[in-house]
Amino acid sequence: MRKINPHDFTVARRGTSREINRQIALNLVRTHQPVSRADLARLMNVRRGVASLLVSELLSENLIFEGALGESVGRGRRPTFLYIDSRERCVVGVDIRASRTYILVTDLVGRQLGAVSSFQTNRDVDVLIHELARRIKQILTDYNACEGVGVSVPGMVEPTKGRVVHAPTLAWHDVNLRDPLAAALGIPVQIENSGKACALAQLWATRSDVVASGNSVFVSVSDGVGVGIVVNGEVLRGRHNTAGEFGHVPLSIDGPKCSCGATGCWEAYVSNLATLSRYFGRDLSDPRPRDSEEAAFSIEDLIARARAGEAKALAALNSTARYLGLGLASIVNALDPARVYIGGEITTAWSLIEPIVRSAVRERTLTEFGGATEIHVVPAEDHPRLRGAVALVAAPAFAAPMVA
Amino acid sequence: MRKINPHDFTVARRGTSREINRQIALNLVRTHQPVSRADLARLMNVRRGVASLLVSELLSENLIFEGALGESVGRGRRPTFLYIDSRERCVVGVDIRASRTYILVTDLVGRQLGAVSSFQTNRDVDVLIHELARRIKQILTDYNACEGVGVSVPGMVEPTKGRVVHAPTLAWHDVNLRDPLAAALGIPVQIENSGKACALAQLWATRSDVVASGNSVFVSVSDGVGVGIVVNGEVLRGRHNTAGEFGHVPLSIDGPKCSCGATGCWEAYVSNLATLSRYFGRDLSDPRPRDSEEAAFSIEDLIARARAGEAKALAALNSTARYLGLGLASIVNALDPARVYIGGEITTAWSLIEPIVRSAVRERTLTEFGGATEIHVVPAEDHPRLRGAVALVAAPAFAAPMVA
DNA sequence: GAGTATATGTTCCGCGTTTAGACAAATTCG
DNA sequence: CGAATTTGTCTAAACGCGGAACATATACTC
Repeated sequence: MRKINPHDFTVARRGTSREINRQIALNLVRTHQPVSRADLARLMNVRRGVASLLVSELLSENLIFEGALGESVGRGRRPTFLYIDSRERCVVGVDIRASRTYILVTDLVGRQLGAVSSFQTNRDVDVLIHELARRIKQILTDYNACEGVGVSVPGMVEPTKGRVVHAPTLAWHDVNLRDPLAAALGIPVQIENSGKACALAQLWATRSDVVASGNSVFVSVSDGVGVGIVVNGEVLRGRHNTAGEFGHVPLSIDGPKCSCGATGCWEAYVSNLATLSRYFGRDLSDPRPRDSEEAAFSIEDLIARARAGEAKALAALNSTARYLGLGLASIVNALDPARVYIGGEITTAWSLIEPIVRSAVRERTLTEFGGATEIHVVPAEDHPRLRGAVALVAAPAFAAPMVA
Repeated sequence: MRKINPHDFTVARRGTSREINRQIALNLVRTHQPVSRADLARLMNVRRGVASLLVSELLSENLIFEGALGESVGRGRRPTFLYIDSRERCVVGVDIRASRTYILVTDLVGRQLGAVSSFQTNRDVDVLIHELARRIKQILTDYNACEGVGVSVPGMVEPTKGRVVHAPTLAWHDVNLRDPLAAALGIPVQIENSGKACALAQLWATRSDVVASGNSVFVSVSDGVGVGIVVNGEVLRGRHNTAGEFGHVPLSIDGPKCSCGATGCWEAYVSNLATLSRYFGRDLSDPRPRDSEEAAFSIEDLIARARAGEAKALAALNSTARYLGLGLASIVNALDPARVYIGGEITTAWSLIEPIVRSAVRERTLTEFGGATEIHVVPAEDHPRLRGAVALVAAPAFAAPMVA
């Protein structure tokens, strides 16, 4: 039961029905390909004539193409199979992180085309944009038309204005990232916060359609904790584009100091830095410089030691697992999502920590159902941030039209 | 950018455009009445002919009616004003609470018709349904056709099945409340969780249209803490109808024991019971029976003493205010709503506690914008739960059609 | 191999809805 | 009283779904 906003609505025009059905047909081709006109008509519960017209419109726009004839099951004319036309067109995804920046090229449905490349992130925006443009141009010489570039940024972003409002790890404040990059490339650019990009990636992943019905949440655990929320098949933005900051919901308001200035944030318990601090027996906010050994020691090293059976590493990891679960319980209680995705380096230790996470979730969730909420691990190889960045460009063509 | 769920979509039919525009027109009449056909055409940016047809359809369904002619501003024919037809039809709202049950009759747009009546809640469901039916029948003798009864229940509800899954304060488990009541009354009945009902009430309140655009959150502080979340003009349900349980998101996982079994829940810091416990210097979970004086002492009494300047009462209240703000900060960080509504007895002390709440919110919110999130107090006289219960019945006629 | 049954894809017409414009009715101003 | 203006209705055109007929293609049967 959705309320119509009487100050911002969309009237149905003569072509609105067609627009809606066209998008539905396009999405059905995407998820059910190979699929025939007759299949579409059955799926949509319309006559074949209507499906035929929708298809011919999509064909004329080169969004889909006719492939080989399918094998007829019984007798009768063989169907002509339809496919999303992802030939000849590509999308570039960029993931800017504090240390390195990653680039990936995919087709229109997000299928990986080349290898992921990366380079060291220069925190000077102008330099970074210049280098990014150079590398993307270089890569695109191997491909035909590029539909656009999507960029995932670790910080607060205003996608409509193309600005990075605040990215602490990069020391960026109110920077226009989109327009200079678009100008340098001559291709449209979209930018988005990395947590929301991850959520987008799962939402638009070709396989998972569970997510489009219920809500889902993506929790990304790395140096910080980023969260993206999907409600009704849409990423939750919030009034100021900051929705999803569950990382700074407290576990204990008297807990360890967090980078945000407050104390006891979830992030201060479960981020990689928090886990490492716990391992070294120091406070997260300890200002003393780490010695070179400590500084070079990464969360991957810690996980390796834990896997090798080192008690101290295992203990640090188990604590993180428990806190991770307690925080996930908050998300489950607050949003009751159909599914929670988890990404970040911690996922490589999932087999070690899963039982602890699960029992911690159950410990603080209100209902049995909540405690049993699906938790899906998204491995680093899936590159959720890059996939999400790609979705920024690739998804709008498949999105539902605005109506009512 | 909303994803179309390829396994659950709504195809546009021949009448879909009309359906959409009809609902838009109806909503415009609701919010802009008195309004003419020509006004509607201008507001909707369609021809007067279309507006005329939409209006005649709404007229034939008795959803709107033609009132007197309006005064023409300049020269030209005088417009015939249109109004929502709320004559002759009423809606009943019921608010079941642990101690008392309240009943309110309104017209179709939620305008109060009679006085609020109430009686003591009997926890035996059958007895309660019987008494409720008797009283509603009695009240309805004064009114014409009743469109339906909406019921707000303090607990977990499955609205589609009409069942109360779990209501701890009433000791109800998996009780069908809707069907027996509907059978006894011969009128359709809708039930909903009280937190979500409060959110609904604000969403559908005739005045506020801010809410329909951004997200909003209703926080109801009484014996427990209930939260209702509105996203995209729709109340967030979640996978198992339990979305919005921010009351059990922790402030400190080692904090006081909460009724839910966990420790340190926000509710255990800010509920009326928590405030009273703090005042009496006991633990919330203290099993010792209170003496009669303590048992009779309510939160209203405490607030009265605080207003009178009693230091102990003021201290208890101030602590609650601070914790209230800290928890609100979590909601702001998690959802970044355009507005937060607060209801419950605590609102009568708002002038005392507002500065403390506000500064606590700012203390833990990530951005300046977040810290400045609008907080609206909803006084008890507005009966948000009853209004929400009414909206359960009255709102569907105005809701946006399902599409795409 | 011819005929029949069946499935696919196209075409045509009916009908509902928006779009555009004309027209009558009502009202004010000169 | 006549011109200008606004409201509300009406008609024809354009567009899209709904339904059915038709051509095409394939497999099975006799």
